[in-house]
Amino acid sequence: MSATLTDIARATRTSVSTVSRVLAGGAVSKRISSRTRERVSGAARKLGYRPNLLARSLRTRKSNTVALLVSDIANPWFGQIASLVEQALHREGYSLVLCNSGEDREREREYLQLLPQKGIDGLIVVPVLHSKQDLLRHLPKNLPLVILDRPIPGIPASVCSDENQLASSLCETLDSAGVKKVAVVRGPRHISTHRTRHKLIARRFDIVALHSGPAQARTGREAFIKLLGESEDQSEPDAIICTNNFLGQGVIDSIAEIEQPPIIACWDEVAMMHLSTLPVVTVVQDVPTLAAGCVSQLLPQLWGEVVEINPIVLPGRVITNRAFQQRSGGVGEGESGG
Amino acid sequence: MSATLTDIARATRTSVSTVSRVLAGGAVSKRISSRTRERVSGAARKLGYRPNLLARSLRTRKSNTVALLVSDIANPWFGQIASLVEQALHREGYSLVLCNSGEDREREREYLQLLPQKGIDGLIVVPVLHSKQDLLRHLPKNLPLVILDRPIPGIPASVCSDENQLASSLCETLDSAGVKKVAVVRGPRHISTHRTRHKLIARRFDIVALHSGPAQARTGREAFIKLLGESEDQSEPDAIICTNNFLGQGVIDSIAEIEQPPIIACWDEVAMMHLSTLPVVTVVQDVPTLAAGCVSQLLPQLWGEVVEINPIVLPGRVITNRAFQQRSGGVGEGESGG
DNA sequence: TTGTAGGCGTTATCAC
DNA sequence: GTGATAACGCCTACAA
Repeated sequence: MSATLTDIARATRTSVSTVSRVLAGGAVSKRISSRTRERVSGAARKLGYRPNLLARSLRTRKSNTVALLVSDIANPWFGQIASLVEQALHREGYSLVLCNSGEDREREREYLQLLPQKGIDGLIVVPVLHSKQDLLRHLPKNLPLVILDRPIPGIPASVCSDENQLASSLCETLDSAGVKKVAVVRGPRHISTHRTRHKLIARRFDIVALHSGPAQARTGREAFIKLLGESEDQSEPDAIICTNNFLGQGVIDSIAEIEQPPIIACWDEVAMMHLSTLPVVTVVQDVPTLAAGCVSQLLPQLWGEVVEINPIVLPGRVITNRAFQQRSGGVGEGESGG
Repeated sequence: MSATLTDIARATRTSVSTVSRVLAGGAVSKRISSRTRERVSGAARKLGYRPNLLARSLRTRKSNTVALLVSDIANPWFGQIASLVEQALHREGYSLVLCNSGEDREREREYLQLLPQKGIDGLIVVPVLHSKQDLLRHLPKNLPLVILDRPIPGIPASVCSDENQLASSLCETLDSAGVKKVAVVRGPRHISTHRTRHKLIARRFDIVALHSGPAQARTGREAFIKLLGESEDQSEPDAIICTNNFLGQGVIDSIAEIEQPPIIACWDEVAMMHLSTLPVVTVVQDVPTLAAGCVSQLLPQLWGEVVEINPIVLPGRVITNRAFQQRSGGVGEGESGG
């Protein structure tokens, strides 16, 4: 279809080597007489030459491409991350391909196999699989790899938020608002994030109700309905804690009007929470720094530098809305650092 | 690194062609004696053979990969689309790579060049560039192509919402709520969506104020502040119309408490709008059908079928929240079809 | 049923 | 300075 080196060589009565050297640019091209150099690059332009990157990568074993495999691209949180990672890598001359496992182990395995076969130089992954072994099984031994958001024991190149700190901050805020009994709405058992958060909540509060399901708004709505049915006066929760923003959104959506609504607490940004008349408190992660962290851990690996790589673990911060501040008696105005 | 056909051939004392045939599976592999077949596939398994897809694609000129180039992956709308497209293509045996131009013409051009060079079989693009010529300039002549969301004159394979219908539905709803004068908050001039929507609004209402900027919440906030400053009593708008959800979100965010707030109207889903005490009306697109449409237009092209392809243009529907319904006197309860 | 050989478009190593 | 020539790993006629 497109013109090849051979075409240009024929057109200029030179050889593919010469053409290749000219088009390579830089030092190598300087060693070619400026006359033929111009003839060649002229012909290349005229024929609309585009290098075949498959052939090049096959030969050089480099693609200047990094893959980001996320667990759910429909979640705006990952969209933000992806956007930032893309920009950062672009500045370094790499292009990014984004793939989506949809929280499906099997799809993740497929991409884990497929991507290296397609010749990527490095991989950033938000894993659905938990174990180092499961993950690495499908990957070439030396592929530069960074784990994002869901650290895996034994893999040092990873970037995530400090779940302990996030949970503590959130729980402390709830504590000082007088919360004792809570209901928990959590995502699936097989996602470590949700497991961890649930566990950390359990350490601090009396869990009087629990609902779990896919980490989507639907689950939040179901949870609230179920809660209503179950609630007996003596065990009514002071707060409903959700292990991510989708769940929180669902719960908030369902609450029409209650005389004394519980506090809604959750992880990650909730759109327009400060408009809500419900008391809402969230603990948010530092997305830009997470994205930058990924890239900073990946680049040295790509460059073949042998530097020691340690996990990056970032603090988050608590955000409350006005209704919450009023409820909790002015403690933790607006944003309280973590 | 990984084992190759040659390695397996050596290990089994056969030739690469035999190995290739066995591993190809299907009809070709049946023509190999079951004895060598098992020897070969056994060795392949033992050596952990993974076909080099670069080499294969170079040879076969097929990659079973489709690219989706979106204009802003940080926008959840595109995340949803991407997720649905990915699933649909996966069912058909294609894998999807997602790239992000970030609403940047130059980045779009780069990817438009790069992706075909990497050997994709087809491309779905949400273009930042407007003209057919600009777009096709960088693409191989026969690359299967579908335009998503921002149709381009002269390219028949495209899927988008019916902007006229969306605008009409929205305007009619506003009309029957008694809206006469409006303020408009719109995205950048170079994005056709925003241009078109602005134009359609102008036909129906008296625009007393206008603000434009990047299609992000920030712009919505700026707009509201600017509006406050400018507003003189006699020219106060009855509604603020935003040309997408981010802008709308920004405006809503900024409005603390006003005695008689204007109606907020915008395109696309706004999170938790029905919690808001502000009157909000939106017109939303049919995302799943848009995604399915893309795929249905792409597949026949990938299969080399010569079918006539016509643009797919989908209706949207209006959604209002309770505050809006009260304001407009019970007209258009909940969702009114379009 | 199986092997040999050529080529996909590059880059890299020799020679001249 | 420039040109053959050999890979990279795979597929596929064409032979045998």
